[in-house]
Amino acid sequence: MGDTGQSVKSVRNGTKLDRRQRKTRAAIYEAFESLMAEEHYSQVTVAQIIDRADIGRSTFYGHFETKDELLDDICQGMFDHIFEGVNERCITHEDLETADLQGKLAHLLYHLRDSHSGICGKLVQEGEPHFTAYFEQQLAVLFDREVPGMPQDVPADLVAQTAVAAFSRTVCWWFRRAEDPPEDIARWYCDLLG
Amino acid sequence: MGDTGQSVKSVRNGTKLDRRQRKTRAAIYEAFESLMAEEHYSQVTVAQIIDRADIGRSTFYGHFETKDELLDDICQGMFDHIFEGVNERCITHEDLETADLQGKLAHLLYHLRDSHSGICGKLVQEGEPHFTAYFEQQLAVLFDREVPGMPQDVPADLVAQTAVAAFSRTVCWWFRRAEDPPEDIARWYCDLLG
DNA sequence: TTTATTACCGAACTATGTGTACGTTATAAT
DNA sequence: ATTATAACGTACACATAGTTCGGTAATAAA
Repeated sequence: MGDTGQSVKSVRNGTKLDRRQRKTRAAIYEAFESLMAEEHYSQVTVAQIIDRADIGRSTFYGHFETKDELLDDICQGMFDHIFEGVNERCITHEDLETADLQGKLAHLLYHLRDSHSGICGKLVQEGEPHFTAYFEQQLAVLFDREVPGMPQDVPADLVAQTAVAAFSRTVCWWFRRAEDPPEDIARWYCDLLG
Repeated sequence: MGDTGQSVKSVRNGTKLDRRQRKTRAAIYEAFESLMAEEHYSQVTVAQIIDRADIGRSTFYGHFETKDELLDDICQGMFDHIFEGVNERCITHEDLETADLQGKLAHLLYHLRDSHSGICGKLVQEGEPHFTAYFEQQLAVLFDREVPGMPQDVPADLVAQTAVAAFSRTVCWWFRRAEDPPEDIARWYCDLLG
């Protein structure tokens, strides 16, 4: 809370970062991701991050107020990138109109598997709240456009919620085996929807 | 870990509890549930429980090693009771054979809503791991017997997982509105399955 | 190259929460 | 009444989070 006059501003203002800041942030990201490869998010401590990134304690807190904020930041960057890709692909394939949901999901699955050293796998299995929130929020947008073809007298948002939850769980199931090609997963999921 | 010689044994051995122990446990349960009505599980501290239950610190740790173990204990008792009821009902309605899943789920929903001051609502919305684990494990058993009628070339356990996740999310959605009668929820969910 | 800025360092400090140790007191079982 | 043991409560050891602040050094701008 107490601003000591050295907190890093211009983080998400268009301003370009000082080279030192970029290096620090990179070190933090890398340390965090390497730690996530070893243990659960909830077990990773700020002390570990600082230690592995080899930065001073106050430096970390100058960049992020909490560990959760760091995750938020990473998730935001990651999902911006991932869903941007999905949406681009969506536009180029405009011709196919319907039933392309499957293709988009497959594309999405590739990104989820390969982004940031695969930390998504850990996070989705832990059911980590920040990650889940971002993930499902983005999914909801995607599903809203695509409208999986099964509306009845059931409330629309319930349909959306369950579709998202089912996909989220499908991804979780997939990461535990981690062998099946994304296309299979996407197809199975779409079959599952009805 | 260190046994100081005063930890309460006979917790889940058939042995009957000392009256003092029963009073202590009751106080802990009540304090915990009342705290859960006010904030999230993750924010409830042992200190708060002790304070509200008006017991000594070491007394709490004599009964439970951690806060999580307390929740485990409560979940176990709760689900034993809830699913016992559901299964009883299952037996008496043996005649209906199929399609009675909906009835059972409605029954289950009544219990979830009314048990233990409705702490299930909080826990399912938080996605609290211990609770979720118990809940979905029990659901999996229920769904395994009932086999929601939609197996294709999709792996069976994926079908089960998504069905459970979708139900779990449906319950979560329900608790946020908390007005619809359980029967509606059960019907919608079954419609959603295909 | 000089200068003003500012990020980084790092140790000490506050704050909160967990879990243990142990001597004393109250209560239940016999 | 005697005995066993649960509860009390203070004090302690420890882990982690987050802050403060003076000194140092890298950086960008002139």
